[in-house]
Amino acid sequence: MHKLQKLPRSFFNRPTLDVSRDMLGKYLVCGDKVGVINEVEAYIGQDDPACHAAKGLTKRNEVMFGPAGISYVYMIYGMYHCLNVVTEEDGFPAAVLIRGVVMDDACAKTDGPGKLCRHFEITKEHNNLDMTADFAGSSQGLYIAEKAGDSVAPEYKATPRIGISKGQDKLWRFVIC
DNA sequence: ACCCCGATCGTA
DNA sequence: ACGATCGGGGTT
Repeated sequence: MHKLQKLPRSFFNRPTLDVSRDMLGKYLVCGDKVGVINEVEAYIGQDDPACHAAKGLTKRNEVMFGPAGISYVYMIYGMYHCLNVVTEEDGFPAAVLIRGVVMDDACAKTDGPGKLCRHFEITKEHNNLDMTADFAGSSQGLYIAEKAGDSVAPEYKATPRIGISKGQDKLWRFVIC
């Protein structure tokens, strides 16, 4: 049984599409809950009309403009939260939305960004947390990990993103087949 | 102060 | 197909 290793900032400080694909098969850890990520979406910069940062910096999206490896959690439709991980270099607004994970017991409860956050009890309290292992002082319960020795990348497909009204032309949703 | 809209989900 | 439900952000 290999141990889970928290991913470093360098994993997230890369082109967002690369990070998105590479996040498939990784482990989302929140407290004592763990799930394997099987569905993500990329939101990339001010030229992506579906990106929250498309119209510039606001109080809500400010963490997207910061360094990679930071959590971006926001409320949607007044009743759900969505969890993202910020990507790319400091100053460039982009993130990966985690849309689904699979768990040993509770897959049906984690197959959507809102349901996933509800089951993991992720709220705006989890916004702007350092999810990486770069610094000893940053260690806390919300992070992405890989299993030591896991080398084969899972098969995946790319599709348009879900629930958006602009930017449907981009195939920036990635799902494990 | 007001209005519109949204990276969703459960129910019909 | 539709309603629930409310915060963010732009406009008056």
